[in-house]
Amino acid sequence: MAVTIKDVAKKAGVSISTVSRVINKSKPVSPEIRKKVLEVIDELGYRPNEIARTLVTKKSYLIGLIVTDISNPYIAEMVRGVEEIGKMYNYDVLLCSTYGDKAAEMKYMQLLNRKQVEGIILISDELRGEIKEKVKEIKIPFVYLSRYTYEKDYPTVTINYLDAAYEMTNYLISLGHKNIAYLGNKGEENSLSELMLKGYKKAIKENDKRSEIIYLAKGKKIEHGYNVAKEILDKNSDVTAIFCSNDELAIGVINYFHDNNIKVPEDISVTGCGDIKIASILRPKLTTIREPFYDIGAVAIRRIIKELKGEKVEEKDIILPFKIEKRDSTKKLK
Amino acid sequence: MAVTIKDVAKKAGVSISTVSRVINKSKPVSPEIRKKVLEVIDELGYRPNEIARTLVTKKSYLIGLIVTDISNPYIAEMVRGVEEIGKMYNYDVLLCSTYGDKAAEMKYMQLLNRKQVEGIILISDELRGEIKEKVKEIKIPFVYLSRYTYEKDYPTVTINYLDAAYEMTNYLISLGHKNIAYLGNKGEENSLSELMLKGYKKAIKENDKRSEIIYLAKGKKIEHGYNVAKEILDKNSDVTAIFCSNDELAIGVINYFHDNNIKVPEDISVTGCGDIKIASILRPKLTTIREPFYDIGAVAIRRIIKELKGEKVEEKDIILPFKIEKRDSTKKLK
DNA sequence: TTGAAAGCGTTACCAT
DNA sequence: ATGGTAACGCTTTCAA
Repeated sequence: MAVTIKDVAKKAGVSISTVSRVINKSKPVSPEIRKKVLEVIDELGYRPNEIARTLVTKKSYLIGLIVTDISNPYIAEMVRGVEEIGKMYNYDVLLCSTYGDKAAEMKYMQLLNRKQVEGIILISDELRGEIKEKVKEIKIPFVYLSRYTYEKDYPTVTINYLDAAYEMTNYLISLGHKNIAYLGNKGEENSLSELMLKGYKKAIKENDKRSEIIYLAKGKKIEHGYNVAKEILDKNSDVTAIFCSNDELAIGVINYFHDNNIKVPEDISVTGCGDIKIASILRPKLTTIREPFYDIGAVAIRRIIKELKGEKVEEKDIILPFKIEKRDSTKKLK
Repeated sequence: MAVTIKDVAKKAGVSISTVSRVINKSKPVSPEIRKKVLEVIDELGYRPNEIARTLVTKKSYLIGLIVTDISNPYIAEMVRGVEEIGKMYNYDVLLCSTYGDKAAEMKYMQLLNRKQVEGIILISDELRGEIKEKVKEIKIPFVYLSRYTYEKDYPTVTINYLDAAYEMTNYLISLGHKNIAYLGNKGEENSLSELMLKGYKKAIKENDKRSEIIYLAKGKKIEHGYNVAKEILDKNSDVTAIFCSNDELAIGVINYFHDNNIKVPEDISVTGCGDIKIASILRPKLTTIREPFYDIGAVAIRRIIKELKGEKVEEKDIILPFKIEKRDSTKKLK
């Protein structure tokens, strides 16, 4: 059995109240007694039981973090943001990964609630109605984070994807590309890919020498980009640049080209969105839109902690800046 | 204020003991009362407070997981293993990342202990004496996981790196390579790179037409591989294959070659160790030793849970199988 | 400045 | 089968 506050109190010859006061500095304690208690604590190796503390104070210093998959690099970066900033405020992270299992998402919402977490951050591709209701029901601070869906009814942290796509398309135009294809995802509702499409269209429209070329991949992963690349090439042999709605798609496209002796960027330029870690590891280094994943996580938990402290909290959506990273997968056309 | 067991008891007109019995199925309750209680629970939306439960049962169903960096792909995979298997046994994961801060490691050991976690898994590059002592002091199940250091005094899960290196070297030999270089890390104590070096040497020695060529990188990351690649080439222009002690090093080497117009595998073969996710995404796809990171995490937590249940637990070290993944960064010599 | 005691939300033991 | 109550380890209020 571990050492408790009682053991300390007894050995120090004081009441447990006094011991509590010295460890919490909650009320004045005379120097001698304080010293004595500290000595005993040290001697016994006493460590307060946080569970017992939480029970009375209602503060668990725990933030629930539900994610789809921690091995997804952009999620890992967000998690890092959450964790590092959380730790600065003494908050710890209870991690739950769903790996795409919708039922698990709900299960973890309840579980985290029972574990008395003080706030929940959900990183997933979609914010379902069921979850929204649960959020209302348990009424603890909540932030939703997604790279694929926008959500205006619940607090989130994001970048302006429309502007980003617009800028990226313009960058490609400035490079002299005429036939620029956009590769997005089959549009679910509220998909960010749709939003980016708008930005792309806007840029294309402002430039009457160009016309829209749109492709949709069947998913968001490398393999989906790989699979759709052939089609793009077959149908539009005069495409000189492809703007993909995320890095994974772009990497898939580039890999397909590599495997078929098409050189990037010599033969064709490819860009992505995200700037996940490998984007700058791959050769050619990927030109892409930098999404500040770490900051997104950091700001999300910051918002929760603010709310917990009763501080005034930002309007629902927090928009962070992005940046066009110009690297080696794009080339100026003569 | 949330609904408590008392509220349920009162509304159902029974004692809290009875309510406790129905939610825990710990003792028989008459069907009618049971039904009534269930109804009230549903009506009130009652959810047991796990903190209170933990306080009395001493079971937090929490496993502490201390890692260096979650955005490190191999760690992310281990974490996934830990989490998924943990969840199967109702255990949740409390995540703490140190990002290389040694002091943080110790801080989290204590923190997790105070938070009443039932076991701790530490994934880091080194198991320091200070931590070892703490492990003894808090006496809860503990497993140490590392990809760089071997540790025989504390339970760990690993592969046989010596055998793996031996096999990989032999594979290179079978491909007809004569001058095979080994690229490892500056050997700290108990480094796995040293162990792999032994495997490499063993294979080379068994083959008298070959001699050892050994290089040491200044670190374990891509950049370190990149930086040392030039040196390898300058000093040994007749090297036709490089066996790197981890994938990151191999990727750095390949990137350096790419940037300097040396073709892999046409001009030189490169292999790694780990089989981190990007190893098969990169072009050329990396020939490497597959370390079962997911399984390592899974087995680690399984061991802890076994120990918690008082089941007989494996001898300290658990050795998992590896596999040589033959891909495109190696080529047969004529 | 200190101590006694109530209370946090449960489980589990002891009665009945 | 059910209820009453001590106990888990702590914080906090109330008295002294």
